[in-house]
Amino acid sequence: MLAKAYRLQRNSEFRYVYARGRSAATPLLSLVQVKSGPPGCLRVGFSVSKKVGGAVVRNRVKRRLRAAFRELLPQVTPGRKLIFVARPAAAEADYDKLRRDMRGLLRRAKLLRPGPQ
RNA sequence: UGAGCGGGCUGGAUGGCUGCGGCGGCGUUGGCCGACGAGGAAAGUCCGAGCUCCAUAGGGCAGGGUGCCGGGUAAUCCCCGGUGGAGGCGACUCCAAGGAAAGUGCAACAGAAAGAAACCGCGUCUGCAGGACGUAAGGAUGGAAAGGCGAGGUAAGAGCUCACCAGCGGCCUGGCGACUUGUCCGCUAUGUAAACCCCACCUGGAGCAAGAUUGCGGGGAGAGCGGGGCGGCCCGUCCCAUUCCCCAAUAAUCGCUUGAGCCCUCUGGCAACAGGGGGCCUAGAUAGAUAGCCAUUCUCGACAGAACUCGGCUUACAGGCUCGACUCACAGA
RNA sequence: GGAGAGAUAUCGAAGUGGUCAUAACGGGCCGCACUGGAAAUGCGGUGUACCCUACCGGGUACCGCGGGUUCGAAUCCCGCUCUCUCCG
Repeated sequence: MLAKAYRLQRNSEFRYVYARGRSAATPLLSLVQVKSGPPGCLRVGFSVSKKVGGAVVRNRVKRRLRAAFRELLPQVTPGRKLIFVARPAAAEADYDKLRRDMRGLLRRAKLLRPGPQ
């Protein structure tokens, strides 16, 4: 999991990112991101709608996404607010697939700095 | 041995590293340690309550709900025990099961006629291509045709009379009661109340996004015999008048978890349940906590995630365990 | 989390106990007419599944799904499924 400091906390923050952000997508996920806040600050949120599945499925997807992001966190450029939106196919995907897609999206957004794997 | 019936329980396990949530303790900016951390349905939101605000929630009407009887409960449309009906060889299961003799409506098509019926037929009279009267035994229609069947009776017929049977009402017997027994008396009334309705009982409205407190901001009305609240109407009643009303996806804190609670046991009761004694504290988030990786193991894991809290109902569910002085069939003693 | 509304043909919809869905009415689509060609207009047709039939054609079922009440249900009652709206 992620510490609270790294999470988007308010509905208003989510709305800000959706309004101002730029998006990219894979079949499993889409990423909306915007440059915001002080340089060292990094905030991320996860959105899983009812189209993905029931409460149990949505909780599982969200937990996997948070775990994957925690693994990638040291490599991510700070100074951004990010939202990962799960698409319906994410319900069937395992942890490795979700992490691979997340890494790909971050690289396309040029937010992944080279570092130790 | 096989096939069933009715309950009850369970819903992968163990360990390591890295993490999450609130709580407690220690530190006192950042941390460290500790125990705890989703369900039997957490679901649907179908009932009933607590709680909060609207008046300390009051009367009438309307509207809504319930509907065999008795009991249980904080309460219920729930539960238990009985009555009646339906199904099953049986254990047992299922049933919105008051009133159609208070009144009204509806019953398409067909049929003469759908409730106090005359089309054909049958009989009598008239004296005739027909008409009048009587008649519900027969035909035909329909889901349903005026209780069934036999005998007497008659012009022909008819509960008109009688026997048996069926139903309804009364009386008697038993039962707190639903209801029931009867060799008694009277009657023959169509169906529909998940049509209006009648009867009995219950029912004010909204919902934790309720609501309370604190703080920031915006807009409007203003000397009004009126305005506002009690979201159907009337009554009744309360509040306001130098303040009142409205808007805001503005924020924080509270509401927020100890409760008709759970476990064991005794007593009363057929039971639901009640009472006494002892023990226990068991999520409380607010973009919303259980995850990631690894190892071992088994029968390879169903439906599924708390959001104010309880009691029920309904629906979903892989498999496993268990109880019964439960049933049937076959075989043996 | 809470409160409410709806589901009828390809689409929008009417029908609220019979005869009666001729699935009305409107849009769309197809064909014909008009035109040099089109638009507009007019006329006709147009649901799905199963069954019968050599052909023409005909029958039955389907009003989101499953039960119930009733002689009879798209309509009344109960239980599900899905969709949409509102409440800070």
